[in-house]
Amino acid sequence: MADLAVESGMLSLDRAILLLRALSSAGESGLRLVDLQVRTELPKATVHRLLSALSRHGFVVRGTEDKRYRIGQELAFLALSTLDREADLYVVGMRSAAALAHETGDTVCLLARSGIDSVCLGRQFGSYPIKALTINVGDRRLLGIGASSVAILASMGAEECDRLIDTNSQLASRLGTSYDRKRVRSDIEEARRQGFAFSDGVFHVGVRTVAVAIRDFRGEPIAALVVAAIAERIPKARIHALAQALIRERKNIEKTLNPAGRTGQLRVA
Amino acid sequence: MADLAVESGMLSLDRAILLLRALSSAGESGLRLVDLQVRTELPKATVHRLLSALSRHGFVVRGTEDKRYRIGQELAFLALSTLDREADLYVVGMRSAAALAHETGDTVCLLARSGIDSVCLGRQFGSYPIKALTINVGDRRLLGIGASSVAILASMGAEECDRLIDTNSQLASRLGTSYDRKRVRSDIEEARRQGFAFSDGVFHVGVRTVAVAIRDFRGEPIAALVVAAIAERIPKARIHALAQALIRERKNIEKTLNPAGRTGQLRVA
DNA sequence: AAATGATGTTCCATTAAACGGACTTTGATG
DNA sequence: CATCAAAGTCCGTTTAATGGAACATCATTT
Repeated sequence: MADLAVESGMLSLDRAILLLRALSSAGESGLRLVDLQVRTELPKATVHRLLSALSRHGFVVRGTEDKRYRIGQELAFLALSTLDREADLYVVGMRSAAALAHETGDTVCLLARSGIDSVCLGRQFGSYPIKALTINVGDRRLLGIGASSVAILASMGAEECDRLIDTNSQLASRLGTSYDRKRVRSDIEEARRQGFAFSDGVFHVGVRTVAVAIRDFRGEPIAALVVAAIAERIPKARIHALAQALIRERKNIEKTLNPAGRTGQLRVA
Repeated sequence: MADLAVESGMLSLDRAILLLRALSSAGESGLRLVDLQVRTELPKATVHRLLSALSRHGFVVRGTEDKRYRIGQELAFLALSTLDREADLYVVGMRSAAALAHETGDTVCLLARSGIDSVCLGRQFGSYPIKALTINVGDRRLLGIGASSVAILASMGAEECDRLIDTNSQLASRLGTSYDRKRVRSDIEEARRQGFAFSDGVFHVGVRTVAVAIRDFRGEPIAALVVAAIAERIPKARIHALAQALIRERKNIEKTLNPAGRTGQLRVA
């Protein structure tokens, strides 16, 4: 995680953002000072100082009873205006997600890449009565875990992909969570061959998902669309059809997002 | 605006946030470097340096054609998880807004206080076919302009209220927009007397609004609910009824938001 | 096209401000 | 109430942000 902070200047800001990222991953449950220390590998005093500053502005709040730190509402207040921007990923992607949910009858999520992980931007449910709820809006997953983030890794440059796998497996081991590099790498291989990612029971046994990455005009992955359902709903025979539908919507989104003309050669899925 | 930056340490972070606030107020249209210079009263080089750092993290982006700075999507990604938190202002407040929209047939907005201005968190439309669209989700207004922000000012401590009016009128004059201190003060007086705020044609002629502030357990205003409709829909006779409905919902929200027991004495509206 | 003015970017010596190791306080637990 | 872990504070050191000024770029005018 430390190596996420990049080139030149404004170190304190980089660190503040590092903290915000960590807090965001933790979501509702929040984190203690020590937890942030471990995650960011920053000295205690520094973490504390930064958190105080962030609190002053409402970017971070402390629970009234459990004194854990969480992301504060001010962040959302500043960001609200961007969520509505027509022509932005959120609006365009959610339209596709809705179409897919309607068409397939299953749960469809839109994820965005954000640093070393992916965030769930939104969900749409289809008509099938048993819904697969693998992820909530705002939840973050280290890239590499789950079909959508495998799809994202699979369509980025090899160097960056490797770097991320390294960073994330280190972070995971620091946190005591599992992150099997071999497994991740083979999943990525598979996704590259197929043109889409497939997973079976990664988060919850009995849940299968199919995902494709969405790329910007340079071919770099910025997001993913994923369909999720109970295993019985996604037999071998259906995978291909789902992937086709996803790829179709991916095309729609990329066309809308990338101003005409700039559609540079896209890296092969 | 300069005097918004407060006590002790982490100056660069304070400044970065100052920039984010300014950019957020500008919304879709974005701002140029100079504009930010004027708004924040920071030296050019500093603004530039901070913007570069913020861009690196996706907190700020520059338009591809017009090279204006805007809030980036990363901010929203980090904040997403907070918008869904049951028991947070957004969720609770929007429920009330929906109820009011249904009941009154008019447009109802939920605003939150954020520093020197108020942000529109969300809107709900009633059934009446002519909708008053005075504000969009994410839009910011300097406190003092419009019924909702008058309601907020009216229910805060006199010292803070005065400070804000000063800050905001200075900022407004720096930007060449209008901010009539006398008018604001008399609106506030009126709101204090009545227990709610009323405005007629402030943003758009022919639109009237009624608003109440929502307070935290200490009695400090943190948000506002406002009903808006064309003037004909809100004759003198109806104002009181609307205010009553708003006050009822305010009570609901405050009860839900403030953990039982801590309901300290609320300042009089 | 050259000139003008305004905006954006880079440099670098100065100095304030962030840093973090060590110490103190708080509070939970047996 | 003794113990330990987590949270918070202090303060001398040094690094990293600062901002004035020089430079570059872009748009507009004559």
